[in-house]
This record gives sequence, C-alpha cells and structure tokens, in this order.
Amino acid sequence: MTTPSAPTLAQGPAHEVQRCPPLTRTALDTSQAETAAAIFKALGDPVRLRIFSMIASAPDGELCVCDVVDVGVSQPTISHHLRKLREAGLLTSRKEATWVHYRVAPGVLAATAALLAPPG
Amino acid sequence: MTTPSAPTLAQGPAHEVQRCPPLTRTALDTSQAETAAAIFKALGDPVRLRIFSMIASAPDGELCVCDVVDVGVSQPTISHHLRKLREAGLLTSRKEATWVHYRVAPGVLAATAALLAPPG
DNA sequence: TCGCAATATCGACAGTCATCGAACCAAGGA
DNA sequence: TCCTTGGTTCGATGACTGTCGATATTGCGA
Repeated sequence: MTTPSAPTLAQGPAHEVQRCPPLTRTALDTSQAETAAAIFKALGDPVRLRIFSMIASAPDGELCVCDVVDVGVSQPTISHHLRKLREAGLLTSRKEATWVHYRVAPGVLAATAALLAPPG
Repeated sequence: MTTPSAPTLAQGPAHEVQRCPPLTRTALDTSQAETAAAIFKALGDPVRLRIFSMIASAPDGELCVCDVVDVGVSQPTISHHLRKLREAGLLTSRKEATWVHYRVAPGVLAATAALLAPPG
C-alpha cells in the first residue's frame, strides 16, 4: 500500500507530466522525457493496459482487485502490474476490510493526453 | 526504409488504435490492448521519446536524421530507435539523396490522445 | 572509378521485465 | 485459537531490449 494515510494522492512521474510541454511544441529535455516515458512505459504492456482500462471504465471509478479477472495471468502477476501502475502514479489504492480497491489517479489521463495532442 | 513507394503511409499498430474505444469508456479486449500497448511501448523509452519529440516539434514537421543529435546515444542506436517508432506506425520516412527525413504519421497522436481522454 | 558521407543492419552483451509457484501477511469468522 | 480468504512479496527463470562497435549499403562528387 503506497497510500496509507488520508487524502489519497497520486505519486510517481504522473504528477510531473503536467509540467511537460506538448510533444508537438518543443522537444523534451532529458528529465521531461524521463518522466513522460515512465508513464507510457507503464501503459506499454498489453496485460497492464487491459487491467488499467478495466479500472478506468469501472462504473463507480473504482475496482476491487478481486474483480480483476480473466486477463490471462496469475494473481501474483496481476498484483505486480497493479504495483507498477501505482508506482507510475497512474493508480491509487484503498483498503477496505480484506479487499483492496484501485482507481485512476485524478488528472493523469488528461495531462498525458494533452502531452500528445494539446487541445485547441 | 519501410516506405519505398509513393504515397507514404503509416504502418503498424498506430492505424488500428483509431478503432479502440477510450480507456475510460469500456475495458479493452485482448487485441485492442495489444495494439494500443504497442504504441505506448514505443513511446516508453526516454531516448526514443526525446527523438520523437524532436521530430514532432520540428518547424516544418520533418526532421533529417542528421539533425537528431545530442541525445546521448550512438548513431546506430538512434537508427534503431527510429526503426522502432516507424514499425509502431508513429513515424514515416522519406529519402532525399543521402539523407532521410522523418515525420510524425498523421492522425496518430490525436487518436492516441483520444484513447486516454476522449474530447467532450 | 575511387573515396567519402549519411544511414541502416548485424552480432554480441548486459540489464531489465513479465511470469510463475511458494511463502507470507492481514482480517474475519467459527 | 485455528482455519479461510484476499492480496502482497519473494526468488527464480526465460524472454526481451537498449546499447555498442563493426560492417554493409546507398548516393554523391572528384
């Protein structure tokens, strides 16, 4: 659990991506490329992306690990992927009794999308 | 060179990403996740992302390989990364005399951005 | 024809990563 | 105090990948 205390905040490179200029505007410097690439890398595995999309499309924006099923890998591997996504700042987690719920970290998707194709 | 004949078209998973529903709408199926992840994976390396941003932000939308410089890796490695980006359908190439010019494949960035954060 | 300059390819190597089963931890319930 | 269930961590392993130097290729000029 990376988010033990109240207000649950995203961590990792995802926060910093907000400060990156759009790819089409200026060439990224080394450190900007580093933080942005970390996010793309986290999304760059088919299984992980699938898990992420299950959470992102969950009706109440939240999904229990126990509902992440039929992705073709073992349960430890699912846990491994969830950790990677969390470490990249794309997900936050919340523990409730014996279950753990994951949700998409706020703002991350919009910021990343803006990196690729700036609105306007 | 993957684009020997006229009209230069993007190839690889990038074309298919247009058909993927937004991550926040429905969970991706296996093959959708596969094609989308291939694009994120291509952008998931810091050096490669930096090279890509240099091309994407080039004044006339096009950049000669000979202008890809100061990225901290050798020439063969740069060529390797350009190939990966081309194979992912993110770049197209054009040969002029001894020089090769790369540009961002049209529509790819917008489609990928829409995958993350659908407009509207 | 020769040499040079710009890129691409090849082969090798070191580091990273996805995956698994086994073991571990935490929280309820009997 | 045990057992069970949900999840994470550990250690190992095979596959993949970024990197390099060396080599090949292509086209231009002398």
